[in-house]
Amino acid sequence: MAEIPKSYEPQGVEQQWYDRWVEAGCFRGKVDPTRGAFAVMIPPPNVTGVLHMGHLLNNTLQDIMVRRARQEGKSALWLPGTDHAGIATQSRVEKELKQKEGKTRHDLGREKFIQVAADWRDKHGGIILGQLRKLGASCDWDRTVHTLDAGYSQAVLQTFVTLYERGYVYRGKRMVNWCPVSQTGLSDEEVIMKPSKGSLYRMRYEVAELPGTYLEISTTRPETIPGDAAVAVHPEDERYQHLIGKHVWRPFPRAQIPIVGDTAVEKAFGTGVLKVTPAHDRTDFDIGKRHDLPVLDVMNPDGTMNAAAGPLAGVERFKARALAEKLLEELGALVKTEPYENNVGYSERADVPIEPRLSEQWFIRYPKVEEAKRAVTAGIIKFHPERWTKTYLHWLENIQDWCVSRQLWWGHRIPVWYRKGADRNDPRNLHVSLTAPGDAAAWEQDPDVLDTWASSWLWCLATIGWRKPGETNEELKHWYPTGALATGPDIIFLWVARMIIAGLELHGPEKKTLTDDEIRQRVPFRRVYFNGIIRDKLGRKMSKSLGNSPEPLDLIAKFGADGLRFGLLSIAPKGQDILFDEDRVGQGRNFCNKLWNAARFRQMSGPMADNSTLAAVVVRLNPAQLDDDDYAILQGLAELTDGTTKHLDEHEFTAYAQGLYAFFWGDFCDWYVEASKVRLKDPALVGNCLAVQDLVLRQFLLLLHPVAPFISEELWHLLGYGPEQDFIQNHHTGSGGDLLRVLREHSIKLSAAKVGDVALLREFVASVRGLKSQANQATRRDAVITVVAKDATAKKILQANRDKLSNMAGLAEIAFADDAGDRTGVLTALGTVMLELSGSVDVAGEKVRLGKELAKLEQAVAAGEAKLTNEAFVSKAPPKILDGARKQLDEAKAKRDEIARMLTTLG
RNA sequence: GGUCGCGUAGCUCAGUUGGUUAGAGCGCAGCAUUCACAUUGCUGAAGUCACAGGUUCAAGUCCUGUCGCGACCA
Repeated sequence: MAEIPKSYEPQGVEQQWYDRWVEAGCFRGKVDPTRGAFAVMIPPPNVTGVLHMGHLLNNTLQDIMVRRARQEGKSALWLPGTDHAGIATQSRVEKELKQKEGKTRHDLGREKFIQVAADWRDKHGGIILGQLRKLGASCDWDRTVHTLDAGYSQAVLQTFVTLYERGYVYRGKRMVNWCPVSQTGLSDEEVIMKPSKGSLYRMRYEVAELPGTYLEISTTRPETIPGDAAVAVHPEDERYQHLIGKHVWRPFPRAQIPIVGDTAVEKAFGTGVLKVTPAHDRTDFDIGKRHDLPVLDVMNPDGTMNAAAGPLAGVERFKARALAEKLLEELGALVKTEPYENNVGYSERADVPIEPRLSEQWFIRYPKVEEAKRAVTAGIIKFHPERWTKTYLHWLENIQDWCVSRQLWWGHRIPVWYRKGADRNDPRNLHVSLTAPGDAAAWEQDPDVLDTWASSWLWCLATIGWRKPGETNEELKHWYPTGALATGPDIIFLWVARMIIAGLELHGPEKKTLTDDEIRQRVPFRRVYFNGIIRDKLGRKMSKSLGNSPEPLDLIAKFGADGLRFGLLSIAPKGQDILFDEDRVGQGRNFCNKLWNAARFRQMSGPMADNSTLAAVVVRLNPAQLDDDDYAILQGLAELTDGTTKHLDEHEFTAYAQGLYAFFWGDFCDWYVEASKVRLKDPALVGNCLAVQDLVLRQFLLLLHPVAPFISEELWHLLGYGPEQDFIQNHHTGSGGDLLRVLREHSIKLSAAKVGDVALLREFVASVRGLKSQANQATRRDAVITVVAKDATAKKILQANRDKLSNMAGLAEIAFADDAGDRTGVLTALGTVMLELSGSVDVAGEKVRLGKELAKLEQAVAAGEAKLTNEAFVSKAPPKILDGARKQLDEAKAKRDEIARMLTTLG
């Protein structure tokens, strides 16, 4: 057996075990129908991405779930992978191309550019997967999937074709969110609304039919004036009703445009008159359709104004706004400009305001929306925390068709060909298929690619071999639906909801509607855990530009992977955002070190004995030698075992970590191990005592393993719980009941009473220590106390544990007396304790302390008396509470009297 | 504007069907280093549970309202 070093050094341990696990195939998911299946699909990180703080937490949670499943004997799979991140990757590659060669993608041409991008991905992509290994992620790396892999791509394109055939995919000229930087359309979900400070311009347009009469109009976007096709008022607005049907003069380019009446106009907003720009605003587009207005596009795809913009032509959109203001002023059409704050949509990737823009795009009308709601409302899929179901349902209730075309080259090219020179609105001129039409020369393929989410929404299906509806394979049968999904609530619409819809529509044969049973078979996962967003100490989101994010790999180096994992868990309140504080994460590292040293102490306390199985350890226990502490710690161990199961089952990860921490540090190290030091010096008792320690450590390592895989594996072997070629993941934790049963079979019966006695002893020791500390005797080992025991039982407990108490409190002697006389001391549940002083008492200080305590007790007595003289309470409260209250009052009275006596003694 | 969440010790948070004197970690103060661990141990101080009403024998916990903060949706 190797000797354990003084402090835990994670680096070597982690690397060594990770390599051995991989080598032994510990993470390999094996289809085994005889065992329960549990699969987790990693939320695929962006292939260009690197590990950030959010990944640490999210992947730690997944690892915990998967490692726990392995320990439970399940056939577990954690499948890793990346997505191709269309916009992010393409813009990155384009940028590099520009910098290095001064070229654009158009200089290279589509094919060459895609090759360059793929090379770039192969060289620089997927760094994050390597980084996850450092965290201890137990992914089945052999199964790593990328959304542009051949098989996966086939599934993506097949889905498009299938949904087209089923009538859910259509092409249309619609208003989309246009990003002028990326020069592509975006889905609504990729647009972030931000409050922005701008101006509200109030203008006046002259009514053509009534010279000298003006209409005042408010707008935030005067640069779109050239695109105005009308002005609109509410048809019931008495101020303007009479003008409907007349015209106003548009200032530039000067032209007459009609005044229309439309209920979409908000009477209360601004002047109640709206300028209608059908080509550049969604509402306006709809108004335009209703009134048959022309669509005047005045902007180029790159955000500059086009020739139709008249005097603004060629000017960038925001400069055009300023220019428009100036023109209005010159024309005398500007009434006033006032500061105004409104919500403006920004492109998620490029972080510039998006431009509503009319263009030809492919859309998906979501199938199985009702079933998607049902899946969650009926509890077939459970959200943790549950409150996110509301957000999810709200989105589904207001669901909008999904624009899936992206004007990019990097991604899955839309599998649609158009007959050259033919009318594209006629379906006969479309070829929607995985393969090009036979007479290829007569056709041209749609140049666009699909939204990246239109590939990752198949993640739970296509990663394990799904290729088309109705077809299945062994792995799908075994692992689908997956056990759980862990992700952030920020992608509940982008990803979670869409995955659910994809599963419902695509896993299995075509069906118009689904029963609950069918829903159960088709959903991609059974549980979704939404982890909080990690923010900095001040509550700000972590971002590159703020530079407020620590480097995850540095943190792993500093605290060890286990320490970091444990620390993260203990600060991550469920579903709430997390304020990251390095000092607090340090707790995790400290905890690992504590565990390490407890194991080291065990090793130093006596020779190791047979630890090879639970039964072997239990056999070493001597029931006749077990004392109250042994009973209490074993009872606590059984409770911890059940608590751990409960917390993990309910995704209460913080409670899980805190439970481990409190038991191991508080109950085991601070009390049990300390208290057992007396017995460890007794050759007759040491064997039994070490067997208890071995039992506790063994079970504890099993419980800890999911969150701290490295140190638990290392100690498992160092303490001889398993042979070298075996791994801790192969061992069941069992339940608390299992543990108690094994002990019972060895004639050991635990009881709650013994645990209660230990609690009294602990309080007693703490009180004596406090007494000594107050008298500046904290470090003395030869203190003498006199105890006036509360009753015979209390005296018996104290006498039975004399040696232990002396050792724990640093006492040379415990004397008993029947009466405190005129001396002062401290009250405990077992009696009054007095310290024999060599020095003098700080009378003033004591008076203050006792005075405070007396006040508190008097309050408690008053409250208790009030309660018990209250007829309603006495007649209505349950007996248990009533008894408790009486007992409490008696105790408070006794304490009060004792404290009062001591105070009198002090004079 | 709508929805959801949060407000408990200096800080970050627990507090699970309402029930005995509200807890933890960090921080702070004091003491301790031939003792497995200073990544440690012991002790201590510190709370009108945001505010106001209500229900109840009993409210940090349930209800209503107010204020403050945050997120999402419009």
